[in-house]
Amino acid sequence: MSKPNNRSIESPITYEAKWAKLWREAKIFEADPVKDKPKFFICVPYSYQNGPLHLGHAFTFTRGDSYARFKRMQGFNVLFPWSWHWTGEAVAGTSERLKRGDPAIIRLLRDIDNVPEDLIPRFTDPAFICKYYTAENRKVVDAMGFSVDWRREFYTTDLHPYYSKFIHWQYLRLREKGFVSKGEHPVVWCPVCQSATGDHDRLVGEGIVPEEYTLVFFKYDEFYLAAGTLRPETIFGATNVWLNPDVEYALLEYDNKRILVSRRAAEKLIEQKHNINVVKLLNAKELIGKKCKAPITGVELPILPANFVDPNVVSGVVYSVPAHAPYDYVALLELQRDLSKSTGIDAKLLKELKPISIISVPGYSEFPALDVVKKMGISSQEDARLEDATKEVYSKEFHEGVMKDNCGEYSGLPVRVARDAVKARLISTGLGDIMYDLSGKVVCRCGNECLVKIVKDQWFLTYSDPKWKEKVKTHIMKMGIFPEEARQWFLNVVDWLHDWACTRKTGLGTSLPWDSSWIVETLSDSTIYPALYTISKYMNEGTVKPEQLTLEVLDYVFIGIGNPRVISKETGIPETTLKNMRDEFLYWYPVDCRISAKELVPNHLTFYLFQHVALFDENLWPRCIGANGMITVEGEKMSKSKGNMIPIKAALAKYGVDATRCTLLLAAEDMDDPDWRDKNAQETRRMLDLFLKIVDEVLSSGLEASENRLDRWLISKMVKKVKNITEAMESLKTRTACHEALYGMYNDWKWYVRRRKKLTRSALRFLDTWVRLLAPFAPFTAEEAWSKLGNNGFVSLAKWPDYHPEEVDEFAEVAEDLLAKLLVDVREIMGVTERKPIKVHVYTPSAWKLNVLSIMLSFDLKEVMRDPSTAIKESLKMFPEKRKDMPILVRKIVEYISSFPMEIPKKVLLELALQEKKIYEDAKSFLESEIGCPFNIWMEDEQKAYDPIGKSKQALPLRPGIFVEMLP
RNA sequence: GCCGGGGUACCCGAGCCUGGUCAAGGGGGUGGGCUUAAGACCCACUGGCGUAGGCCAUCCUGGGUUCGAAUCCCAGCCCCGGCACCA
Repeated sequence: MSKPNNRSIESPITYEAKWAKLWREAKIFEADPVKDKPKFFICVPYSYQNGPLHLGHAFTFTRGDSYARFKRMQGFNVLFPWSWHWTGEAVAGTSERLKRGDPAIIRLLRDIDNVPEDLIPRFTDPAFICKYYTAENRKVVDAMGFSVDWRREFYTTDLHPYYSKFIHWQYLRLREKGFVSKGEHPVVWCPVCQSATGDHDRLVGEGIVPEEYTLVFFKYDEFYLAAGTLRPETIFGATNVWLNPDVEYALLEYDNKRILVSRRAAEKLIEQKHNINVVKLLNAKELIGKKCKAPITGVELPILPANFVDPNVVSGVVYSVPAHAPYDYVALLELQRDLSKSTGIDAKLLKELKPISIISVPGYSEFPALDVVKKMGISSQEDARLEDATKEVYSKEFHEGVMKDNCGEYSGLPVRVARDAVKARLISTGLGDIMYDLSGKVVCRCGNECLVKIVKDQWFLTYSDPKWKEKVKTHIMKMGIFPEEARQWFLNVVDWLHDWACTRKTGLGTSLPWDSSWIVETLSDSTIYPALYTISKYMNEGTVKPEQLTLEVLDYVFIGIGNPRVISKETGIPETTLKNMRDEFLYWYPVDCRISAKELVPNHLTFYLFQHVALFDENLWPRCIGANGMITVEGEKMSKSKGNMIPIKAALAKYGVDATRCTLLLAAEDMDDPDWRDKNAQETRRMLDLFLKIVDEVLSSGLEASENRLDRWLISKMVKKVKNITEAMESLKTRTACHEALYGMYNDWKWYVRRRKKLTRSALRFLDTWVRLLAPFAPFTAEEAWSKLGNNGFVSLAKWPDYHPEEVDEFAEVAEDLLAKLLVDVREIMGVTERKPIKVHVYTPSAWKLNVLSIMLSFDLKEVMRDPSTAIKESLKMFPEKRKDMPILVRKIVEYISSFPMEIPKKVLLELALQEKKIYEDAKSFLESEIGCPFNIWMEDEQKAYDPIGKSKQALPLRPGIFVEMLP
């Protein structure tokens, strides 16, 4: 794909820019309240301004815009606003990397994102980055033909004159209502950057989250060995404590006691606990061979050496449960095998160490660790397969294990229950604690290794609040959600959601109103901003100054509390303006539809619901959400690192806007992931060009005055398409809708012109409807066609076609089907015989067969299929002389007739059968030109019928007999 | 692990809820038409067999329900996505 010009948007389709300009000049997408006109407020999530918009954005946006255009044509006053998300830490990260001269980031900006070389130095300012991309992307959005009311545009963060006012109001009100609380939580943390390290900020360790371990304190002398474990219930099976003899340990002052952990663990704990001091460093060798006392059981255990103990994992101290932990079992075996290694250890004691079985698991012996180690043939603690062995035992024991009789008050409990109970007891008696650690190595983008930090004084949105959840769930059950599968997903997310840390220390954003050392986190500042669109034009136009947007003003506009006269006096905003703002908010709200990628279901979209439910009256809660898939390119996930990221601009430059829009829409609907393929885009381009060519051809060809069944066929097919497309759009099935509007209509058109060389006015009517049906998907091409067809104004504002059921003509439709079927049959005969036809004879059935059809249509065809005897008897009453042929005939007819679509009325089928001969006769010249030889149409029992091999007898109603005369 | 979505022909994909209209539609390929030629466009074919419109096979695998199953039920195999402080 060619590199796009960075300065302007260029499309190979010249009329696109023309129409974009005309729309802009006519301001047709600027939406203001119109009394008594139904409104439709649709929006898409604003995009983060850290790069050029790409096809992934374009997919969601195009769905949104097509729906907006559809609703506008249906007569709604449609508001489709736009804005930009600047909140977040990523842009700041880019700036930092640039400041450090990171060559990768320079390459990315210059080569992937096409930032002009001279501007790159200015990217050290995060605000500049956002400003730059906003300007670039606005051009792209405009070029895409999105029908946006730009008067309402804004961006986020306190760099913006009024957005932060809105966020302050929102958070003060949320806090008053008790939806914000203070607490602490563990995060993956980079000690160098002094900030949380999210998945996107990591070089290594994507997906790794803080894991909660239990520290178990073993008393030794005046301090405790703090062993870390995921399985505190195994304390009953402890035989010894492991230390790594080659590792440095640290003695810590900790909660009025002293504990021993690895030196590395001490560094970690400092980020997690208050008042920790390192008293001194210790060599593990000093402790090897000594004894310590286990908590709860009070048993004396030896301290033994083990090199599998990793000082980087949890506390660097491990207690040994050889019966149930493969690592421990193998380490013990090794020690016992090679006593020389264990200098300073009482050999007798070592030999006497035996696994203690404390958990029974179905399918295993009393020592599951031993079973698994034997099965896998592991003999060294360096063996990597110990990981798998551990996983197996862990999982089996957790799900199916039961504590044995030797576990005190926990005996008989399932492992999963005992685990929490033992943990709680350890902590409450001061003989244990919680420590967080990472299950794998995480390296920050800055190159430093991360650890777990407990962030204190963190602010949370209390999404775990059961009452709040309940209200949200009730609303989810009532609102529109497309596709339907997404509804259950939303319900699950609400169930699963817990409190959300809504503040950050770094990056761009809006300060927390009551504590400016925090900023509101990026997902948390973007939940109810659609409300801001309803009044942002007042500020953008200067009617209301940003500083006039006080809490009282916002309370009045959004909640309806306060006296506008008083507020007007206090703020200087004219009272009528205040009232207009309030009215405008109430006019547009609630949001009728929000369209987004499905990745936002478990976060943004759910938060969006929570916050609306918390802040607004029920009648202002969102009415509908549409979730869609995420794009792939030629079957591969799109990403900058893969180098297959396609900016919208590049696609437009190659295929033009409408082809890009339609290719996206045609790629998928519902939550399926669309796949962008160059081949498809080229094909769509061809189709759109062909459409305009068809318009030109129709306009330049003379029209015939007299219309016939074929014209009724065309209109019938057309109105059915109108119905299908309208219904598809109403449930956001944009793929079906676009496909039918483009290819479905085209296929009907092809048959029509194939059948009729001279066009009639119906062709014009068909085109008129076709253009309207295409307008939401390919608006530029539609405008171009619309003006070619001699219309004034814009098809964008034209009326969406109505469904006229009275114009459905089943007779005409099936009549054409009969002709098509006849052609298929004749061709099949030709194909089999592989000879050239010289004449085709078609035989329609004789009258008595039609009578039988008529009798059968008085029965339920399904019944006749199952048991034809009644229908046969009934038919024999009328034609007793056909006793021999009747059973077969009835079966054949019912089989064939029931292959017609169910919705065709029986009356129509009968009428068709009666007129069958005429249908073929009328189409004789068409049939002859298709097959390339003369046709004769006979009736079965016609005297003069030419029927050398008796094919006329095969004639059934709606299925003629055929004899193809061929060259020998 | 938990939750969600899937497996359809050479490729992409519809159909499944509500069983019979059915294996849509598009791409690619093959043949033909149009054309000085190319492209565009139009037509046919594109699982197998067949010298008469037919027969057989097929919708991840294996069972079942039914007159009838891509569709409903059961079991299994495989793939993809989300899982939180990240936009």
